[in-house]
Amino acid sequence: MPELPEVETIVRDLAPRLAGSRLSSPRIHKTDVLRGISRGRMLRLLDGARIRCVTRRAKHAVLELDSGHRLVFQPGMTGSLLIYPGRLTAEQRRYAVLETGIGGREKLVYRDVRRIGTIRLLDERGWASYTDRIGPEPVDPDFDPVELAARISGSRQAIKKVLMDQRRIAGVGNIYASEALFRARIDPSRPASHLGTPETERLHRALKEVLTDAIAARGTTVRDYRTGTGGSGSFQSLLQVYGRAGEPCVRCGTPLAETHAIDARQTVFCWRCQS
DNA sequence: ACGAGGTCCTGCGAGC
DNA sequence: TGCTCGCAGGACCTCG
Repeated sequence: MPELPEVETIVRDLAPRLAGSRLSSPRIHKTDVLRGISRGRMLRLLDGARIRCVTRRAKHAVLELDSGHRLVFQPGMTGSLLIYPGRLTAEQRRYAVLETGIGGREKLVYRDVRRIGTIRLLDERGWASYTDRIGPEPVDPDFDPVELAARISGSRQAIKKVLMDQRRIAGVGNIYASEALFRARIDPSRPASHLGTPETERLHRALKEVLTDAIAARGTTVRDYRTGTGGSGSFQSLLQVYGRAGEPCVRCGTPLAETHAIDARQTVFCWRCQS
């Protein structure tokens, strides 16, 4: 499920191959992923547009176009962005949501099985207001413990839910929130405002480390996530709690616990180490 | 202002 | 074996 490290991997894979390409004959097969724009208008604005560069913001892959527009993909649970060498096979076309020529015979395809993901096309102003509503990037060098404290201290919500709130911090989802809290030895259900300075500092370090490690591993493939080259990530073998309910804690051996009480999402944690 | 809960969407695994 | 049901989840919405 693409969170920050997965989208970062996709963008790093695609950026050198897409920069400078011109979009041709775009097609949109499913419209329910579009936000704030009709299929017809999006197709008109994409056809012939040139990609200036490809970047990441939070969990979004952003194609910046010469026109000043940005084509913004949010892969959600099951979305992927892939380049295919020529005509799509039936299997490649299955679940394709958007496809476009990018020069030569190559096709760029956004594929999404469950279509929880979204696609936007924003002009400069639209992008400015969109990105302003998203919190700071946790892998940015400027993101320090003071910044983290400022972003989370105002909420009495469970710290795990707060970490996943994109308005507060960008790019963190269920997997990396769970992993960071385990590394920092913090109970995921603790109210965010109750964290003291030492805990906030541990969480800050854990968050940076887990995201950096996951980027180095090219992300976590549990099921649908694919890198920009169609491969799998490898961080799933390094997960310490996510998806490991009932297995022994790597630190103390206690069977890992599972709850759905936070945000109705599965949360796995060690009740002994994280308290 | 904040928090809780429902909704979208489809594939898959559990259970009968 | 073949069916139904519920779950997975991020973001957004409504309601209290």
